[in-house]
Amino acid sequence: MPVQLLKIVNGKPETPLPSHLQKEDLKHLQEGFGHTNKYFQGIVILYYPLTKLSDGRDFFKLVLQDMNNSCSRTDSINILIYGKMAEDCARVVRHGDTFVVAGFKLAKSPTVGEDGRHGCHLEVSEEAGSAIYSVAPKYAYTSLNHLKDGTIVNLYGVVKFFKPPYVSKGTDYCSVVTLVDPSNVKLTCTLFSGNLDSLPKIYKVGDIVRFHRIKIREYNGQMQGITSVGFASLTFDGTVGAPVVPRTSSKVYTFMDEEQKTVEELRVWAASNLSISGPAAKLSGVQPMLFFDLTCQLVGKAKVDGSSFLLKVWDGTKCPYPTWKVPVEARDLEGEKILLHQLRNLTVDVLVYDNHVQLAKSLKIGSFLRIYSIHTKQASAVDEDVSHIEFHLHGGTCYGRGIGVLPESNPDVKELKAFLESVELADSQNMESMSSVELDGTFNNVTVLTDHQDLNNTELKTILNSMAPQQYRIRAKLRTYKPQKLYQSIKLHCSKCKSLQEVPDGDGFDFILQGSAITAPNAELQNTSWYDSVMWTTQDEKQRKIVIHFVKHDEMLQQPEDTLLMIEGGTLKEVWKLTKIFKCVIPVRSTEDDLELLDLSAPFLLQGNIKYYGCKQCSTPKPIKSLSSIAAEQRPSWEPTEIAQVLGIELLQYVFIMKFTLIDGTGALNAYLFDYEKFFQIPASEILSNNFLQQKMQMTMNTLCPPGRKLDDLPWLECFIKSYNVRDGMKHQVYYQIFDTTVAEDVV
DNA sequence: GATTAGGCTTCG
Repeated sequence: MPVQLLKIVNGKPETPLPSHLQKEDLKHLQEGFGHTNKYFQGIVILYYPLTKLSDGRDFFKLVLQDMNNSCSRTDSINILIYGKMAEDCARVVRHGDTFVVAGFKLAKSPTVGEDGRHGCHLEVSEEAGSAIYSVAPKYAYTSLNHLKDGTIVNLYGVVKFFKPPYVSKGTDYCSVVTLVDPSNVKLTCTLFSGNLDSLPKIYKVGDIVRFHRIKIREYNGQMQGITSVGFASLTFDGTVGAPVVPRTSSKVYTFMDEEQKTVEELRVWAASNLSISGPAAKLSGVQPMLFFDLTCQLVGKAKVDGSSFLLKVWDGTKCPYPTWKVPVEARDLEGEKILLHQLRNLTVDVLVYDNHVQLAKSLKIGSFLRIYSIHTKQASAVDEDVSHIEFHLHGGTCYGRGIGVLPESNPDVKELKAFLESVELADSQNMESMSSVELDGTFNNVTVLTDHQDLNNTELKTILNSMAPQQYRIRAKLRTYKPQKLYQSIKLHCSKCKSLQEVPDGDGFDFILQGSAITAPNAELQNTSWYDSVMWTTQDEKQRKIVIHFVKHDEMLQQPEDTLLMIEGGTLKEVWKLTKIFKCVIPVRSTEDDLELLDLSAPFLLQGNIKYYGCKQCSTPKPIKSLSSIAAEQRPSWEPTEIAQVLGIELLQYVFIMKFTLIDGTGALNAYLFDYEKFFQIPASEILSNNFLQQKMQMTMNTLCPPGRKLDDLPWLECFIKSYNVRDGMKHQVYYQIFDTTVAEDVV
């Protein structure tokens, strides 16, 4: 009989022990007494590794302590377990468990002189008709709003976010899991384990987990969960009505009606309180420039180079765009050659990078995967007329980017398997032509709406042969555009000196912040008539001093969402976090007389996701106290333009700069797009920090210039262009610019 | 029981 699990409710086992058994105290365990119908119950205080005896039988020794009077060593007794029972016991035993031992043989302990324990030991084995019960402890679960720093707790939660286990920079796998529960409090847990199996098997947002023995710590002002010794987890599908079957690596766990009820309640709560995304994207539904989770089967894999690795996968559907094929040496490609060939029109190449390579290498051909936050990117090779779609799993683990292996028992895998089996391989050969027919039917009559409907269309040939400047309405096709990487189209423009510059990256800002943190805050510049200041020192070895100055209005602090604050000594992350809470953040440093702005390579102001920059050439920064004039206004709106003005900053504007190559059969010309917001109806300032808007912009471009389309099949579009002269010394050239044009709503 | 990471997309 294997080790059985008993649950004690109100001091009595829920499933009773056999009725003939009676509890025996330690002091009554003596040679010469009959113990046939007696059991002994104690707490596991020590156990030894499972060993084999000379006769080949397994042997396991553990020490139980009498719970009633547990202070001296003589209150503990050695339990010797033989045969299969030894193995069973070794597998489930944990320090602190309560064990019940029945049907034992009592014998004189030969080690009493060394260990000072009870004079006898108990011998048990299956053959002797013994039984061992592990008494399930009564677990208490803490709701997420009652977590306290430094405690070790048990809890339930619904997965709101997760990173599938990945190889950490240390020795373990790491998985980050954010939970919520009906208290509406979030808890982000960082889970480590050297054993992939002992991390929770979470497959999607909405899954429900039960964590045992998770340590709670405070980190950055928030509670954080972290694995502690004995951490164990159960994971459940979060779908209401689905069978309540725990996914776990634990050999033994408590799971009874009470727990089942908790899971079902959490499912119901999550169904109406948590947004769980709809059905997962299929290859047939991909759009360029999207991040999505792909559930698929691995058909082939190959090494590419040190930092990237190729996975060939399919999900039975056909991607509507031409997809890229990553060139690899045939001998490096692992997988069934025949299948790879048969599925060549249905598989897509996914290139995984950096930290994902190690995991990707270990994947087994044929296994079912969920690739999280895979990126579809539109690109065109130099020698290609039409662009194609690339699938990337970029480095890093942001947004849960990673690879998870799904078991065959997973409902999504079952569904996928059934679908894959139904795909007639022969059909896929015909599908190529089919999808292009479908495409042609769907969007061929794209137009771009223009403001001046009174103008007639002019042929491009006529425009090219005319003097500048003039304005035209044209009907043309977008042959190609630059930059193809749309994020590169965003620049900063100074309306005063007309200069254009690249948007600085975060690293530069970080560097400037680090540099400014060296300047010690000047105590005299704290707590003035128009702002309140708070200063503290970080706990780490750097002992960094951070000061936040909250600007007041009418001598009162405002609501966070209306508040402008200035920060000294903050890191990039801290600044970023503050922008989530407060309306405006201005990084500053102390001088002798006033606070001052940092180098203008850094944003002088952050509002929400937007970083505002000043022109280095045209700005003459004024002392920070100039801001007090805005603070004194009736209702300070904290407009970036106004803040820039009082601080003597020439505000740089975010613009889209693109080059459109237009054709209409009579000629071709390049027209520039210089636009703040009108063309795409997306503010250029927001595009870099808003992935949704980036996708929207990419989709607009895909409609205007569909990837993978031949010249004849490109849609017509109408827009306004104006010609203008540019003279550079002796050189004279005519340029064209798109103006007063907005992409029609129904196009986007 | 030290470390890992400590969610908030790459840009190949």
